[in-house]
This record gives sequence, structure tokens and C-alpha cells, in this order.
Amino acid sequence: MARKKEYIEDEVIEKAMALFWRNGYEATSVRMLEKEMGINQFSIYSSFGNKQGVFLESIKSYRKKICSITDKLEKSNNGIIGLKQYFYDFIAFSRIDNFKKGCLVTNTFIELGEHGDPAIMHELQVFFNEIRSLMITNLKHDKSKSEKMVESNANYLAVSLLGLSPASKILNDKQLADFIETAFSNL
Amino acid sequence: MARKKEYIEDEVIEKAMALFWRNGYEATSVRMLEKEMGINQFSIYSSFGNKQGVFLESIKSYRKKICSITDKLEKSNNGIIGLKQYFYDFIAFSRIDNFKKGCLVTNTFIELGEHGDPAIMHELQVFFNEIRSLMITNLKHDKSKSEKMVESNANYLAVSLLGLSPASKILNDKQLADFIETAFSNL
DNA sequence: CTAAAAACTAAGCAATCGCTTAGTTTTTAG
DNA sequence: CTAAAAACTAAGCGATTGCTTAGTTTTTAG
Repeated sequence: MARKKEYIEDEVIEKAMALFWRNGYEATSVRMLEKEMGINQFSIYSSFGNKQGVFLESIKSYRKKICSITDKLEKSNNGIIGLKQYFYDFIAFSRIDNFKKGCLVTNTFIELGEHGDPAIMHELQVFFNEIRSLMITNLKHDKSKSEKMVESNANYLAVSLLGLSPASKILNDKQLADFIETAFSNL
Repeated sequence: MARKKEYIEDEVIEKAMALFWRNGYEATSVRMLEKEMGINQFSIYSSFGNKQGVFLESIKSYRKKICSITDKLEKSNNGIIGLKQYFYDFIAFSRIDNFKKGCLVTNTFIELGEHGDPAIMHELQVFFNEIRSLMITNLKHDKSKSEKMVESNANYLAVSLLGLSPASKILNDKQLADFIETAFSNL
């Protein structure tokens, strides 16, 4: 019937995601995506519709990538200890490929703000809620915590993680460890 | 000799700063600056050189603006209590004019990343160090804290403040209060 | 009054943006 | 083999970007 695609969509999106992660959304042009993904603009648009479409798929790819540390947290089953390790794991994660990139979701949320495409902003919110839910699940392992305390601690950890994203770009390992150790000293 | 300027540079920069704060650096075009500042592109370029120049002056304007809360902290002279109030003040500050803008410095640092103009990135770093120094000064009011403890707590508070910037855009007042109260229970 | 210097207006520069489209190549059903 | 469908290449679309420049108006010293 017809010709076969010469690329695998999941593979080229992974490369697009890496570029968005390093450069930010607006600073990543379609020409740059062309080179990084290794396919022509026509192929990009026929597969993903537009630049926003490429980014929306990139978020899915990012979600898969971050599973390496969220899965570890889910399986840890030891509450605060696992959460603390997650913070350390996140620092390493944000520096994969030796770029200090922070968190793709946090970066894009701050960059696009209220002017960003609603579909993208919604997806970023969903992502944030997923992480927050993961915090709640792990905090509940500590049966001594009331429901309100779990909620409050989750809000605390969620904001702390938001801070760790830009912090991982500017601070050194010792300073980041100061933060994590103090942050978990009272939970 | 010559004609006089029909605008005051400090005044038009204040308007430029407000626009950068709301929109971000790249999303603010020179045409938008023209309208907001109320002067022609020629005047913008003759007064500030280029878009980066406008932004560098905008950071100075931001520094003046944030003095309303940093001065209060400097004068508080009561260590942790003053610092905690500063966090609450920062939330109100980030929402001046009913826009959820976060912190101009944090926003731009994340947006431009390593690809940003070095002069701008340097100025943002300087700003961050100023805030961190302010933390140290106030922490030292507590004589029971060792020098290492002061240092460690300052790193902790600096990262926390980095998180409060994006958090103030998405979370409600109760969630933000959860964060601040828990954050200061660690000190 | 004259002339020069600076501030203004507005048009327009090259470069880049996201995206499209015309034309070619490859694949496969019939 | 033929024909249609899909994937490809590459040129180019209009719009916008940061910035410049030609030409006019205003100001003030001599």
C-alpha cells in the first residue's frame, strides 16, 4: 500500500525531549529539532502535528525516563527514608548526560507561565500532581502521621522539590546535601 | 546645545521590568517594550544599547523594588522569626499587581539557563548571593548556631526560597503556609 | 538668526520563527 | 506491470525577531 516510516516515533521523541530539557521550550527551534531527531520537518509535522505536539509527546518520554527513580521510590516502602533518597536520586537524574538541566517540567512551567499553550500547561500540572501523590503514598507508610500531617508534609516536600530543580543548576553537592539533610531533619 | 529627553530612564525601566517579570525574557519583544515603556525603539536602543541592556537595568529596578521586603528583614533583628516573615512577605511580593509572577531572578535564571547572555547570568548569580548573604546575616543573630550550622541553614533557606518562587504560581495560600511552617520547624 | 547636537518618528533591514506545499521516491495491493 | 498511498526532500511561505538608519523636530550656544 504505502511506504514505511524510516524512523521510530518513540526514538525520535526521546531525542526531542533531551533537547527541550537542555534548551527550554522556546529556545528549541523546529530546525534544531530536525537535526537532533534526525528527520525532516515534514516528518515532524506529519507525525506530531506541530511543535506543541512534539513537546506533549516529550513530556510522556520524560515521564518514562523519570520512572528510573520514581519506581525505586514506589518500591522502597520505607516512608521518609525512601523520600530522602529520592531527593538525592533526583539530583543525579537532573544531571544525566553531564548537563545541569534541572527538571523539564519545572523549567517549562516557569518559562511558559500563564501564556503557555493550555494543553501543555495542563499536562505539566498533571505531572506535578503525580509527584505530589507519590509523596503522599510514601508519607502514609508512617502510621503515626495524621491525615492532615501527611497532607502538610506533602505540600512541603513538593515545594522543596520545586526548589531543588533550579538549585541543582547552581549549587554544589555539599550545598545540596545541606538542603536535603536539613529538609528531612524534622519529618 | 541639544534637545532634552522626554522620558525619565528610571521610570521607563520600571515599566520594562514589570513586563519582563510578567512575561519572561524571550517572550517580551522589543515591540512590546516600546508600548509598555511608552517610547520609540530608537530611544530604547540609544538609552540602553540593546534588549539585554534593558534587562540588566530591569534587574537593578527589581532590586530596588524588592527592598520593601529585604529592608524589613534587615531591620527585624530577630533571626528566624524575621526570616519566616520574609518568606510570607515574598509570596505577597510575587503577587503584586495581581499577577502570579514568582521571582524575576529565578524565572530568568531557569529560562535562559546556560545559553543566556553571560552578563545577565552573572547578574542573576550576584542577586542570588545577595539574598543568601542576607540569610546568613539574620541566622547569625542566633548565637547558639555554629558557623557551620549557619552556613548549612543558609543553603537550606536559599533552596527553599527558590522553590517558593514557582510554588507561589500554582499553590494556594494554605499549601504555601504548610510549606513555610514546616520549613521553619526544621531550624 | 544660524548652526550643530541630540531626541524624536517611522520605515525597513537581514535573520529566524513555525509551518506548508510542490514534487519525488518508495512501497504494496491488485 | 500499474496505480495509489504514504514517506520523503527541499524550497519557500508570511510573520515576527532584534536592531538600524534616513529624515525630521526640538533645543541651545554663539
